[in-house]
Amino acid sequence: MLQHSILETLPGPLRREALSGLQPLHFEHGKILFRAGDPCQGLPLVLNGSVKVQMTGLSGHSIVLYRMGADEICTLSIGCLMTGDGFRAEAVVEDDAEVYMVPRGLFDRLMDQSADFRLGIMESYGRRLNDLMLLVEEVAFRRMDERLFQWLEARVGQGVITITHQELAVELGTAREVVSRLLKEFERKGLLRLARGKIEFTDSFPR
Amino acid sequence: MLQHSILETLPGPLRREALSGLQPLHFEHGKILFRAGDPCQGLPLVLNGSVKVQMTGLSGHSIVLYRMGADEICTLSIGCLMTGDGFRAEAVVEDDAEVYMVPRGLFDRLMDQSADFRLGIMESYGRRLNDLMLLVEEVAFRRMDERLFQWLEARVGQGVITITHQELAVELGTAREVVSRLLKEFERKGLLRLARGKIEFTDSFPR
DNA sequence: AGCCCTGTGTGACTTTATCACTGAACCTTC
DNA sequence: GAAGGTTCAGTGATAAAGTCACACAGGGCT
Repeated sequence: MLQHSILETLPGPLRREALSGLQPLHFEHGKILFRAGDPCQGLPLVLNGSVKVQMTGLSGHSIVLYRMGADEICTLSIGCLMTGDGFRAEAVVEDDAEVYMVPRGLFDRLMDQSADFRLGIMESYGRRLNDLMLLVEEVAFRRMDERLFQWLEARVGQGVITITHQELAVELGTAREVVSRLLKEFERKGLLRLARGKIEFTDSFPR
Repeated sequence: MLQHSILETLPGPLRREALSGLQPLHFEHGKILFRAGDPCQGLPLVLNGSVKVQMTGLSGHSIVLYRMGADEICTLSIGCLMTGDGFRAEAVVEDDAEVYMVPRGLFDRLMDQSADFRLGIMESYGRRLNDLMLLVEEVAFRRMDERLFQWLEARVGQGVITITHQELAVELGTAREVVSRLLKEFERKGLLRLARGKIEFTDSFPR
């Protein structure tokens, strides 16, 4: 059954009320949950799949800020929900996802009625803030070759990755050419094999 | 009288209860409110003055993440307060500040009892998240000379700024040498005059 | 004066970003 | 399956930013 742990903690009657007002929305790969400037429809609770949140700067460059997986909350939406301001970022579905959209009224009621719900929201906020702080540090001070290597390392289990250099540049917040050159370097060292839109790890890639 | 707008919204009895449990703490310039790794004592409500929050990366470099002024809330503390994890960042007082420290119990009670308090907390969280998102964009994509120029521009009213190049480098998340060279460049263009620990704007600095 | 500490200036070099362009891989459409 | 268009990838040249190493200046102290 579709569930989200922040709803599990609700006392029976409140949970029934919440669930009766929610139906899971299905989003396919590539679908945009929201764009920069969009007003906020409600608080998304991600049930499964994967959604990445990225923003585009004045310069026209984009960078991935963080991703949300199963059982996570799109905390970024709360601010917009409260103030009515539009989003600064956009959310793109990576792996097909199912999402509950908690409307403002229900959100307020849950915040009012359940200490556990509040705790869940606060924890989620804390994690997000932490993610962003670490990202700032990484972008400001870490070398690009290390960051790219780590990104690859985290996905070495998949054997072959399907991604373009441009998309990878957005992941890291750099330019496509930089990614191309670094990947070529890794290929020369025998760590991976490159093909159009694909990266294949060799056996000599450390794991 | 010392006050913070998030407490103003509380209904009379709750406000009296809150204020009776709080006394303003005075922090002087240079005092550290908390360090990386410290456990969280409570939620700081900044009544006046100015506090900067900065973090130090693995590389040993530091960067200022954001600042808090009068009537702001150190939202970063909430995550630590909830999870019991230590801070990732440190908070340094710039202008002498007075601060209420809201302990965990009182915070929980206010969250439980007041929708306005919750709203204030959520808005503060939203602002912080926005600040950090903009910072990521800035660090990732903006040129250092522009960023330094903007930083100076925001302080042109002061006439003379007392700051070392090293401190300015931490503001922008770059290296001291980069700041030195860029400032020298500005000086050559006649925008400012440099002295040990000081930057003086000339009349040709645009304002 | 002599010494020390902190802050600044700068050359040499590496890494990253930007610009401009080439060619390869894939997708249509006929 | 050849022709033409589109998306991806590779690469040289150059500029910006970060790193390393070191010289020297300003100001405080003995």
